[in-house]
Amino acid sequence: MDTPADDGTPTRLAGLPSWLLTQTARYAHRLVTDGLAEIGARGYHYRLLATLDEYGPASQADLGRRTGIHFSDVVAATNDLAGHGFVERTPDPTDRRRNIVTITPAGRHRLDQLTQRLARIQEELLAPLSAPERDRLVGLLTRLLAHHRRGDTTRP
Amino acid sequence: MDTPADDGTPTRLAGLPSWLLTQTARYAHRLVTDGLAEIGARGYHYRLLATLDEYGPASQADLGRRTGIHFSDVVAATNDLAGHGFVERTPDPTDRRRNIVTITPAGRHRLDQLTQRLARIQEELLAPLSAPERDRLVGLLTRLLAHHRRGDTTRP
DNA sequence: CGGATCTCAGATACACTGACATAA
DNA sequence: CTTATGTCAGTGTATCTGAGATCC
Repeated sequence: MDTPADDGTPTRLAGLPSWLLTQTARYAHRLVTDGLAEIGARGYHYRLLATLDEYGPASQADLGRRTGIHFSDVVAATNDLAGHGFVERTPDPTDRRRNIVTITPAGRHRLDQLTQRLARIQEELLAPLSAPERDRLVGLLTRLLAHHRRGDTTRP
Repeated sequence: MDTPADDGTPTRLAGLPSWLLTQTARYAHRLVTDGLAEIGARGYHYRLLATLDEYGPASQADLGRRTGIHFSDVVAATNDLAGHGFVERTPDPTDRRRNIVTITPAGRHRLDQLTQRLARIQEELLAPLSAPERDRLVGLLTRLLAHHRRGDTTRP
């Protein structure tokens, strides 16, 4: 272990923004999934619960659009959350194709739990950066994301 | 499509660095895999060829360490590259466990092709950012990555 | 009819795990 | 005996594709 003096990353890779992004995202993803797995949760759960908390009950298609989660995966994640009593799925009386997904009190409690855990994870992720640097990073990523979100026809 | 006025991202997510990182990485990853797939290549191929070009012939274990690719996957990717004649695998006379992997002239040509394609992809990825902003982003990500690389015992 | 919604079954890329034989 | 290497088979996850059923 410890791979000492392993700065053997090829310079062609080290300066490549797409490489830097995917590699840092890999660590971010690992921190998040590990941290959430300890309490039996997934990233999908937080995304869905946070959306339901902020916007109120929604159809699964709406949830997919807001969270960026694919239709198919909203189905499975909602099954999971409903199985734990964190959300309820009821048919929409005005449109019988739709399910209206609603967050329950237990779901709100769960959301608080996830929010706290995620706050600690952000701290770990951004440890080497100062507060203004963190803001700058968030600002740059936000602009990148906004740019690519537009004209993304593949989002459900 | 066009998902008009779809700023329906929950604020809890929109400001979360781990979310911003993984989402932008998702677009970066898509641009890269799509761009490389058009010419029948993968991200692994570029990582391996670039490493071989910069550091010269290496064992598969070394390649795994430098590129961050898992041992098992180095095997498969090397098979792939060798099948196309981009690298050659020869036994190490001084250590008969090892294969020495060497890039071929065809491999160098392939690497140039991939480098060009990736340059165009970076342009697309970073389109909304000015040159100094790109530098700032690269700097911040580099520091994040260096921090998490240390003490990462899971790397092969 | 076109178009939206939900569901399931499967594919893909990437990362990882475990096991094994071989050889240092 | 312990460690490093290469190989293979298989797991897991986030994402996406395609199909079908239902309903507006």
